[in-house]
Amino acid sequence: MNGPRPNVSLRQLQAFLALAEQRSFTRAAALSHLSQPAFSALISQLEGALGLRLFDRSTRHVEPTPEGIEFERSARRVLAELDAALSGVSDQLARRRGRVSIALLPSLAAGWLPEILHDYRAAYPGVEIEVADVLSEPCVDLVRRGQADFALAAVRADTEELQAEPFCRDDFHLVCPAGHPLLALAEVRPRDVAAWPFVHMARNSSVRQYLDSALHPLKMKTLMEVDQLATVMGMVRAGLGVSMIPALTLFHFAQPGLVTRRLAWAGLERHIYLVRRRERSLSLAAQSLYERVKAQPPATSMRPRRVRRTGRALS
Amino acid sequence: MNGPRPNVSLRQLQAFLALAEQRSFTRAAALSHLSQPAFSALISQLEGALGLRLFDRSTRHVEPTPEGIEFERSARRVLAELDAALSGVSDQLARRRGRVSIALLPSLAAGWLPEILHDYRAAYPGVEIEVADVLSEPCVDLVRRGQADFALAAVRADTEELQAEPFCRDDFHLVCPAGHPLLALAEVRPRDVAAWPFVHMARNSSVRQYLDSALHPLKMKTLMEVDQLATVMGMVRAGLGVSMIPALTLFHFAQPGLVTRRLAWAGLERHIYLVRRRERSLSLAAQSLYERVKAQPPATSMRPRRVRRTGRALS
DNA sequence: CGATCTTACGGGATTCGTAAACATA
DNA sequence: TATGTTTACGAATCCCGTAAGATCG
Repeated sequence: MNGPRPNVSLRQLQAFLALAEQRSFTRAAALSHLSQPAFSALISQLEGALGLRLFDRSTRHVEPTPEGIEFERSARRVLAELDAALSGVSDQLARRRGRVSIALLPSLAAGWLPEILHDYRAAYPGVEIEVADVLSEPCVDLVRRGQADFALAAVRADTEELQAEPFCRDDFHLVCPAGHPLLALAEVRPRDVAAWPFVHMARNSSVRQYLDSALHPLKMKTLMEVDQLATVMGMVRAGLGVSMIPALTLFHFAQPGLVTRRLAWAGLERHIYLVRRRERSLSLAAQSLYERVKAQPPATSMRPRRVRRTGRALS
Repeated sequence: MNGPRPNVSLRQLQAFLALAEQRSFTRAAALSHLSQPAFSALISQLEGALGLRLFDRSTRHVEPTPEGIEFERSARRVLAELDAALSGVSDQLARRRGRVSIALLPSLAAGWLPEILHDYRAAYPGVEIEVADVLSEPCVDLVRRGQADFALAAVRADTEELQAEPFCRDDFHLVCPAGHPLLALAEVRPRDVAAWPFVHMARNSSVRQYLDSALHPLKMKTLMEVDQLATVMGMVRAGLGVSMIPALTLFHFAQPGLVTRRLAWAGLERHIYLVRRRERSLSLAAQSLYERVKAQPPATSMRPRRVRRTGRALS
């Protein structure tokens, strides 16, 4: 029924509102940082575009017409939405708002991530954080499906759509009950461990996969397979067997009656990768966390990580 | 905290949405009736203004960043509000929407206005109509206070802020019970009427004011003063007295047992004016009614106005 | 090599500010 | 007459389209 959408501009709307408030071309032009004739032209253009007189004006008086009064509400809403959009962008730029989703191995999630997130949240309290503490395969899947921004996993998931870069290395430790004969050896070799009942992780765990490939021809005395490292700890502490676990999981085994010992066997080292989608930029919030993660990999030394005592709960 | 409001334009937002939908600069540029480089520049400007990359793009793939996805919602809201504003203007221009408030004498409101409004509403069914059927003084007050767009009143309210132009004239009629001696006279003169008990309207009514000034030196035999013409009718029909009423109110007296007779006395004529505010444009809806009102003043002849029988109720 | 986005650049339209004209209380 | 809006006009700016360059599949 009506013609093509009139070509109004935001500057015209801003000029309109300024005039509606000031009721004076001169004052409104000054507030708009425009010469008065230029300002007058904006109003004129707007009226022309709408096909509607918006102000009754004489040299002495400026006043909105009934349609002008109604249009003022509309214009205000338009500019309010624009402001909301711009401040939304501004919030995201300042990381006052946003969302980041990280997928990572349970060991990293429990032992290393909290301190990272503590600092991150202190810096950007408005950002929503989602943590998926799952095994390597699900980690990579989450990234592939776009449900996690990036992941820390023990597989080199370098495909067409995924990019993986080395993040850290994780050496293995022997864990056995205090007083176990293995601890008496000057050097523990694979064949020494193979002589004792061994508590394994499930085959889909990265710990197990690394162990299997590193010890390949060697036949282990598998006592059982469990899913949780905490269960491994319990079994070993009860004297049922021994196990080998990565350094990053040592916190599970800081228990009375347990002893751990670093194993410097060639090739027995878990590699953890930082995985993200190729050709796909991270959200600003994710970018910030990504950089912090990259800058603070877990300590690889033997001493336990410093634990922040002043920290508050994250959620 | 953040710098000056970024200078984004509506064209940039439209280009952004086109690209977000099409995911191709070439297609989006074509839909926007722009050359591809010009379109590319718009996107580039928008990203520059926001300080934010909105699309991940290679020569083969265009995809919004996380921030781009979020900004799409915002941009859509901005343009939706703009569309609402523009279609609101369009509705008002087409009189599909709007509001008009008319103040006018009760006699005009009952006898003449309905037919006008019937046609008006048939033409512009979306316009809200408000009718204030009050005496002349309140009519003018409503216009002065901006609560009515214009008025039909019996006072020439030509002031600094109000403009009054003649609308119609209204001659007076004698009304008396059938068989009354006055009806036997060949010509009824003022002194003849003054001999009989007279039913007056209240002093603040225009009918009374016109009568008083036209008959000035003459002493009437005032029987009573009432506020409503219907009451005058009842009193006269009951034989309590006679009265004189303007032609526009004759419909009140089309009752069995009553006779009316036109009086052609010099100076006895009610003038009705069309009153509006000076220097203040009417709303489009009001303008349309104003023009119809002006074009169809009440019939001044003696015959009753044609009554539309096919009309439906107005509200 | 073909399709697609970006950069470079000249021409044209838009918009600005100054100055003069116009209108109203 | 003084204040304030509109009109006139030259100059600077912005924006568009064509053409060449760069990049990825």
